[in-house]
Parts: sequence; structure tokens; C-alpha cells
Amino acid sequence: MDDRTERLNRAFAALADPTRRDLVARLAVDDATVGELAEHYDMSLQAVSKHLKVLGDAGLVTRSKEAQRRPVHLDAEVFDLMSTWIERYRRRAEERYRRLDALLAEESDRARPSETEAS
Amino acid sequence: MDDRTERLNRAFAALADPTRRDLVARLAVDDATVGELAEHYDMSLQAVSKHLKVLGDAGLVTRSKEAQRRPVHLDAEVFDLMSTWIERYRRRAEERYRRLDALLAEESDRARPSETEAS
DNA sequence: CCAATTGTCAACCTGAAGGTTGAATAACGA
DNA sequence: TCGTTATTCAACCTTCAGGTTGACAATTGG
Repeated sequence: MDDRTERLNRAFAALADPTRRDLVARLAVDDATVGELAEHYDMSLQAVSKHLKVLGDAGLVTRSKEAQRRPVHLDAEVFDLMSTWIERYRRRAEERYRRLDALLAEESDRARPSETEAS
Repeated sequence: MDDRTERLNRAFAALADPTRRDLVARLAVDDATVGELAEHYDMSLQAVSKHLKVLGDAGLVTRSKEAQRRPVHLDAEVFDLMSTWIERYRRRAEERYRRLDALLAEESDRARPSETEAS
């Protein structure tokens, strides 16, 4: 399996969990420490730490030990990858929908014979 | 958990599997039957059927029993939902990145005293 | 109407996901 | 240096995801 595929696997899997999506939402507002984040959830700090590891392995989040606070922050790159994938198929699905629409219109034209009908 | 949350759970989870993303890619080209799709994978037809059920439950795919062939086709709506979610945080992550950039520039300005520095 | 083809259901297995608790580690302040 | 605080590691449990095979259901063709 190529690298791109595995990155998409991890990224989509990471965001399939509502707690992790919520973590992303919080980190979009401001960087925060594990402890700070954990306060908002009804689960152990260790569990939150695990969730952050999953987000980290997926490349959605980076940890900087540099500063004295705020070690976790969002990283945009993988969002790009997912966005590209989804947009591609969203566009195609919509296209196909429009084409189906056109086809159905054509069909109902054929039901009531029309002068534009070829051979 | 609200409906939107559960739909996102299912949608992201559905696309976390590479076989299912591949099914989506194929269905973006043309509708197909379970059997036709299954030929391309090294797994049982039942397994593919299950994957399609997951995609269906996630609302990414619809099945029409009407016609004699091509029963599975893509549905764009849930793609919209995911796209909106991702774009939102992609944008914020990028914003925060730019702001960090600016902050670092400011910091290095402060290191070498500059005339634009206030107070 | 019968048979063949096509798809789903059911039971089962294995491994991984998400949670727990308790111990280990690392960095900081006094 | 020593204790505190913050975080991760390790072992364990339970549930679920993804695959298998075999039996069943339904639809189409002759």
C-alpha cells in the first residue's frame, strides 16, 4: 500500500471519532496541553493522551516541547490531502447526478414522442 | 449525540478503509452491481457486499433495485457534510500557521531591535 | 415452473480500538 | 537534589470491524 493510501487511512480513521473531532475543534481555537484538553471530557487523562497520539500519528496534530506551555497544535497539511480526495469524488457524484437528471428528462421526452428525436 | 455527529462518525469511518475508498472511486466512474465490483478485489463477494452496506449506512451510496443492472450509485450529499467540516478546520489550521509565522517574525525582530517596535 | 444466477443473512474467528488503572518517566521550582 | 506536576507506558478488558464459509432468498431466463 502506498504512503498516500496509508496516510488517508489514518486521517479518516482519526476523524471518525467524535472526541477526536472535538479535540481538533478546540485546537483550532488555540493550542493547549493534554491536561487542559482533558478537563473537558468525561474520561481519564490517559485516554485523551491516546486520542492525541492517534491524531499525531495521522499527522493532524504536532507537539512542540519547546515552550513552557501549549504543546499541541493543529497541522494543515493532511487536511489538504483529505480535502482533495473528498472534493474529487464530491464533484463527480454531483456530475453524475446532473447527468442522471438529464437522462431522465430525455427518457420522459421519449415517452411523449418529440420532433427532436433522431432516427 | 446529535444526528450530524453520528453521520460524520459513519462517513469518516466508512472512508477510513482503502477498499471502500476504491469502491467509491469506481462508482464515480459508473454505477455497478455487487458482482461486478467484487471481481476487482481479492476477497469474497460477501465481504464486498458488507463494504457496500457500510457505505450505504453512511449515506455515501444508494441502491436502486428498479433497473435490471447497475444497482449501486454514488450520492453527493454526505460528501458535502464532510467537505464542510474539513474545510472549516483546514482554513483555521492555515490561519493559525500564518499567525505563528508572523509571531516568529516579530520575535526575531525583537531580538534585533527595530525602529517599528512600539512602546 | 424450474433452475440458475445474484445478493444477503448468520455464525464464527481474529485483531484492533477505545477505555480503565497503576507504575514509570521527565521536566521544574524551591 | 528532591518532590511535584505533567505525561506517557504497560497490562488488561470489552466491544466492534473486517474477513471467512455455508445456508437462504429473490429475481431472471428458458
